[in-house]
Amino acid sequence: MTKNTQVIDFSMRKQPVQQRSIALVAALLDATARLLVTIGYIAITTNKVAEKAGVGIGSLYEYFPNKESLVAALIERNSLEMVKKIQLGMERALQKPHEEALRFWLEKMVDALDERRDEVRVVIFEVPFLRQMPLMETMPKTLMNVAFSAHKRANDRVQFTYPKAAVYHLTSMVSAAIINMVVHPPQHISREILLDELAELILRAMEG
Amino acid sequence: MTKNTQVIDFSMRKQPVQQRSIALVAALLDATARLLVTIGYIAITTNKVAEKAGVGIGSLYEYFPNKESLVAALIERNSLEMVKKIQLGMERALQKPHEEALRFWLEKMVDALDERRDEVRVVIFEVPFLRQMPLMETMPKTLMNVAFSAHKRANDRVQFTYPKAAVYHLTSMVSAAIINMVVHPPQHISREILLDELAELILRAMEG
DNA sequence: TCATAACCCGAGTAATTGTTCGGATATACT
DNA sequence: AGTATATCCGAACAATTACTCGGGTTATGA
Repeated sequence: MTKNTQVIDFSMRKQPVQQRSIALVAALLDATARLLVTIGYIAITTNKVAEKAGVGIGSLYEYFPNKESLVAALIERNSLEMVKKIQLGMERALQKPHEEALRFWLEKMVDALDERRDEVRVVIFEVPFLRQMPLMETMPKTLMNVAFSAHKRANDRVQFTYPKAAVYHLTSMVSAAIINMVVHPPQHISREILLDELAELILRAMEG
Repeated sequence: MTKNTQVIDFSMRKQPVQQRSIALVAALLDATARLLVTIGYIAITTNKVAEKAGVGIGSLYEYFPNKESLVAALIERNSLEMVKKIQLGMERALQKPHEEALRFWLEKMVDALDERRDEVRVVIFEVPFLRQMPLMETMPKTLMNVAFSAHKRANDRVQFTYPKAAVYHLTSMVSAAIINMVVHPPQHISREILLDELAELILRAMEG
């Protein structure tokens, strides 16, 4: 019996401490990002990344044990950036009156993803080990919590028959709608209309 | 400049005509399915598939030019099966009174996916060329049409501010919710409750 | 029945790719 | 200045994998 789920080593071999090595690692991640969007995940090799980054292949292996850890480090770096922006957007949204808050937050999320449109698309659709990254556990939970707090805030207006199930579904549906807007935008509908309609749909679903 | 998107040859080399060759191809696809769920897409090799299927590697290459075409053929075969079931469920749902129809159809879709739970999960999350398959163009359009007809049917009740945008979002959200239920089921919520709540959410979104 | 076509096969080849290792260079520290 | 530590490097090795090719077997149908 072959191993059911191969465990992948995502951790870096060592952390860069001097400026030059920090720059080198950053160059590697940047090269990885550029290659991801130009040739796709499958075609990426450690040698190509090193070449594109202008560093020796040996240097790459000083810090990363394999191709997966390289891509994983990139995903982690950029995802954290996006999560921060989304959380910031959430805080600003909560300042606003209830009618505008959701629409505002949706827009901020779309913006955050749109900045790295191509990268997001490749990562979501082509990286085979995405599910196995710790990030994929924590990020939905963060979203869940956000949804929960929004739900509590609107508690007087919102009444679900099964609140836990409602939050579960809303989380996945909102994430999907936003990601879909970014990676598969429709031809003849403007961004504003899409955001307006999405906010309306969600508000209706929540407030009946 | 390297090729931006490598074109993959999904087509079979030739069609099997005799019974034995038909069985051989079926055996290859079955082996592919079993390997997909046990060792994952990355670890699959043509040699392993041939071995698992109990056929010579040469025979595999009589019909499939590469690993991708093998997986693609499997996806096509099983997706078409599922689409048929979903369409049948749709027809049966349309016989029912409006209040039950949606919930019924959702259940049939979940059933169809649940039969191949593990396979669906691996295909969606690990197959890097899924986006490039023609199927991924046609299937959402089929769903879109279904959503459109349902929308028309309920036209007197349903009024969206931007109907096209609404259909666009609802399509992606419903697909995502269903797939999520199958591949990431929550721990402490029953299937029935999940289906009830999902139907309610969608009905609310549609009927305000 | 015999000729033709369809089918099956797996050892071997070619190419790709991951990864190491020893040695050279740069920085930090005392 | 001198020592230790961090960094950088790429030719070369190891392993994997896709894929071919020539030859044998089975079905078809005239």
